[in-house]
Amino acid sequence: MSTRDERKQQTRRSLLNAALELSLEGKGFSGVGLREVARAAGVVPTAFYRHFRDLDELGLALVDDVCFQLRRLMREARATARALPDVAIRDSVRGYLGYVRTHARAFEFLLRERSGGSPVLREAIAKEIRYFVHELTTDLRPLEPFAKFSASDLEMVADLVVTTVVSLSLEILSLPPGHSRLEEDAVARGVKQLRLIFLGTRAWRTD
Amino acid sequence: MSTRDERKQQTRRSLLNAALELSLEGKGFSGVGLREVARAAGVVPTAFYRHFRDLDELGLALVDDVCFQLRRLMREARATARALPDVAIRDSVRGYLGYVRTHARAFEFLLRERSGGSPVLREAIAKEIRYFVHELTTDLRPLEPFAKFSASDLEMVADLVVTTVVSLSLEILSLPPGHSRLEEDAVARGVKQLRLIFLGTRAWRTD
DNA sequence: TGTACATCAGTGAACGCGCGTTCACTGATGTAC
DNA sequence: TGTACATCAGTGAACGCGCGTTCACTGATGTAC
Repeated sequence: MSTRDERKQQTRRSLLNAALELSLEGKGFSGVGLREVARAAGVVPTAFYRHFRDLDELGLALVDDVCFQLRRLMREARATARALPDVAIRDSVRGYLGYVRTHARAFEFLLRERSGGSPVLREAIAKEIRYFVHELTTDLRPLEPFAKFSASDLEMVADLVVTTVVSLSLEILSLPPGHSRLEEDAVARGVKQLRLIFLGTRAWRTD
Repeated sequence: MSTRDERKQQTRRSLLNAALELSLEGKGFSGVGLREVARAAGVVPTAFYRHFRDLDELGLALVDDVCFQLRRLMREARATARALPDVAIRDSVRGYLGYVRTHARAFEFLLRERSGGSPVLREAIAKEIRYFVHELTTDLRPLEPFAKFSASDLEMVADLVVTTVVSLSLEILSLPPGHSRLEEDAVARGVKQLRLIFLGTRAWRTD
């Protein structure tokens, strides 16, 4: 790649980062302005148009970026799960939440914009979550109690698990960092909830 | 109440309704402007200040209003539940969702602003949800499998139930009205999820 | 390798617009006598 | 009951500000010969 292209990509990244940062510290993504983003990226407002048609286009790029990272995490997590199939729920949850903490800004963005102001972003994020539910479906299928589950019952379980994990993630991210006691409590509760769900699946009679 | 006071209350209501409407059709509550609200309420911008110091104060009043209605629903629901303790999960969920549909705008507002732009509203709504979880705790306590539950395990269950119901409500509200097939599917899934949870509680061994 | 021209990321001035807030006001309603 | 004054919800003009977008531009990098 030529020098000029490299620099262009750097500016693009600055714009994306600035928009992410501003949408988290302020009123959400729909509250950030084009001039504001350009200013934070160290560039004149009109330079914005060399990269994105408007803020919605930048927002979609941001969702793509963040979800791309997230999908990679999921793939890795599944690989280790295949290698060590007996990892307990608690360890999986802790591993996942570690990732959430180290990519806190990305997750916070996704979870807040999920029901945020821009319908375009909302739909894009809803689609990603549906994708994760589907992935989880194929992960759960080979496990013990799910062989006898109908497809829709399996999806019902996957949806419940994702909802529970999303809710836990939101709570973890809303806690001020350093309050490890509160965080421990929330994690313990989430782990219990997942255990309860799996207890339920063992007693489930699919119709 | 005097004529003047009555008229003032009418204008106040117009401002609240206008803000609710605009925040739903646009970019969320933090995307609505003072002039916009005044215009939609049929009043000059400066008249706004006769009722609220700023938009945050109006937002809090809106949350209070909506939650007040919601609490009344809960109280009624509990009364009928005490009268007919054997109402099945399916009927409870249908009853609840009927209420959600008839108060769609209020619920949509609460659920969207729950992770919306204004930290003040977010905190107020989080507090309300915590209150509902607590109420549910005392409702569940006398039921069969929960006598042996520790306080924290019971709260864990109540939290899971509320999370599941909130998630179902969000999905129902995001469906275009009239798509009763999609809605039936979502309701059926939610009912199954709650059944699964209660199956889990019967197998639960509290520590 | 050196030169002449093309590309194009980023610049800076300018525009019209809606915003939140201030201020002095109006005139219907309320109150005291 | 009638009059004189007080209250105060809503008015309308004015302000300074940051916004998104347009336009012609600059000058470093890329390309063709």
